[in-house]
Amino acid sequence: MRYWLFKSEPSVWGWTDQVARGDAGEEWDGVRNYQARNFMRDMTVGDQGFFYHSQDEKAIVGIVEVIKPAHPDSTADDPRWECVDIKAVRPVKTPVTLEQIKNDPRLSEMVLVKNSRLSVQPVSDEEWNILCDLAGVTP
DNA sequence: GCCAACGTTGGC
DNA sequence: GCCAACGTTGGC
Repeated sequence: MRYWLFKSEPSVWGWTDQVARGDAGEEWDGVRNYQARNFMRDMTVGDQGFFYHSQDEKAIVGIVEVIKPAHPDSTADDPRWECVDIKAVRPVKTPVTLEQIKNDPRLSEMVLVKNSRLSVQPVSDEEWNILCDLAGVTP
């Protein structure tokens, strides 16, 4: 099982939207970046990820699970774009802010810090555990 | 609202 | 295959 981080602008698709879909989940569509797409191709059902709000909030707000492997993005005209489906698992107890992450030397290698523009990214087991701890949830 | 960083496109 | 131009993203 691997861990990931999904970034979204809350004004477009936020945690509350994700929760509203319940166990049916939703396509993580709209990704038009090869790196992000390739990470989604690497995902398997049952993988977990953080749900991150960009823009004003800049914080990890929830935990999601991959419920469908990569398939063509229904919103793309071009079949090369694929996406997975994810569902909300639970909210975090305490959102972990980008500032916190940047200030934590243990998290300095995170893609979120190194390549802030990548919208789907891997999270190492170690980082997952640290972040779960900061978020007040059990991994 | 600005700008830096990055990815993509297209001309050569 | 290189690189300049351009568009987009996201943090500040």
